[in-house]
Amino acid sequence: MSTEGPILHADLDAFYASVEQRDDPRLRGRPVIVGTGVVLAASYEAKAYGVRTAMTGAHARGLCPHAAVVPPRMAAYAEASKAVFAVFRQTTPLVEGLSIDEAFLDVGGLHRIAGPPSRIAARLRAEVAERVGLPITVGVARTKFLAKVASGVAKPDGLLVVPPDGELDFLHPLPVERLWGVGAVTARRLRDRGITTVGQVAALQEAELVALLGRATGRHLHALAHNHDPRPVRVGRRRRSMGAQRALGRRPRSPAELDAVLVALVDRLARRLRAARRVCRTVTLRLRFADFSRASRAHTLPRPTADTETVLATARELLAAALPRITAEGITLLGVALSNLDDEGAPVQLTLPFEEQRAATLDAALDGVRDRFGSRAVTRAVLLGRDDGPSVPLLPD
DNA sequence: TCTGGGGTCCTAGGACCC
DNA sequence: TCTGGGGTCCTAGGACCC
Repeated sequence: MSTEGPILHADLDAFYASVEQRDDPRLRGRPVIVGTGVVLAASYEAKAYGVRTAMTGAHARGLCPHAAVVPPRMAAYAEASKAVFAVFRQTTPLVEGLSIDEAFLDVGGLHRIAGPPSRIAARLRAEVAERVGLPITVGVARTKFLAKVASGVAKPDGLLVVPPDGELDFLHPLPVERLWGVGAVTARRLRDRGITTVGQVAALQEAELVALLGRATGRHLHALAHNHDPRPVRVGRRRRSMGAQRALGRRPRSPAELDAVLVALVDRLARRLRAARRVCRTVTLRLRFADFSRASRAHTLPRPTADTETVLATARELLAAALPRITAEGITLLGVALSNLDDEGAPVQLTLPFEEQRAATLDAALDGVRDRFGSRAVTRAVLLGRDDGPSVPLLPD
């Protein structure tokens, strides 16, 4: 099947808030804020008052005092997401999910069966509305990047097709913030140089952008501004990490309190890991201090695990090592992330009994010596090892 | 009004290997 | 006598996304 596009980017509008409005008719047409402490989602009626995701609840209520504030219902959102993705996969098997509420669909090769991409997109929107009862915006273009930009421009409850012969006319007048991967830092750096539109970015040399923004971002932006985005839709991407964290406020925390938080986080995470039938090798402790600066401390285990006690012991060691800094700087957030994930049943690396492993490692070490210094050196090295013990450790602890 | 919780990818330096 | 260079893994930090 083709991966040449066209590509649809389908993005549910104000997802959590729309689910709440769907399930409670009294909320329809009204400003709705999901989340009490902090805004997880705001309906478009609330956004009109300046309410934004990630604002504190207090700030949001100040902007929009008559908004309905509802606690999140994650199970309902997960179910709605599942139903929407079923519609996606009925449209085409080439679906790349980006998050709970958006995905790329490669509809290349469907033209003869399903009509032009604009019709496929219109039907997708109608089916999501009919079957799941939620508004969704779809951007259509030759590439993933352009489709994503198009849906952003078309929101809410919209459909926008970027024709192949009108790509740069569409792209160049847009503000740089519309580009995928341009956040606050990059936008400010560009604006400081008087660059506000994609067209102005396109006028710069790649080397200039790299000098201004770093290699990855500079190259990325140069490619996007010139509309070079060869990335295919990737089906079946696996999760690469799994994390849990908890904000702690500003008051001081005793080591015992922190340990209790850590235990709860690890317990929850390890359960999730096992439920997903995955194992991890790296445990990362995430810290945020009173000044909201951040730090992380990681340890990689020799063997993969999904065992709560193993993860907890590792996390505890990392926390203990970080306690001096926590005491000095104060802590406002504690988190744990598990990465280096693999499938539970994945073939485990051959684990030999210690002596065999030692022998195998010794062999490898000696092969290396031979490579570097010739076979005569090996004899001398081994004899040295026998007489005095190895002068450098041949095995990790 | 002090700032959630869940992710992805990139970079850079050091260790280690060949 | 003195010196090389590429590749991978790990850790820490940072930007970005929803």
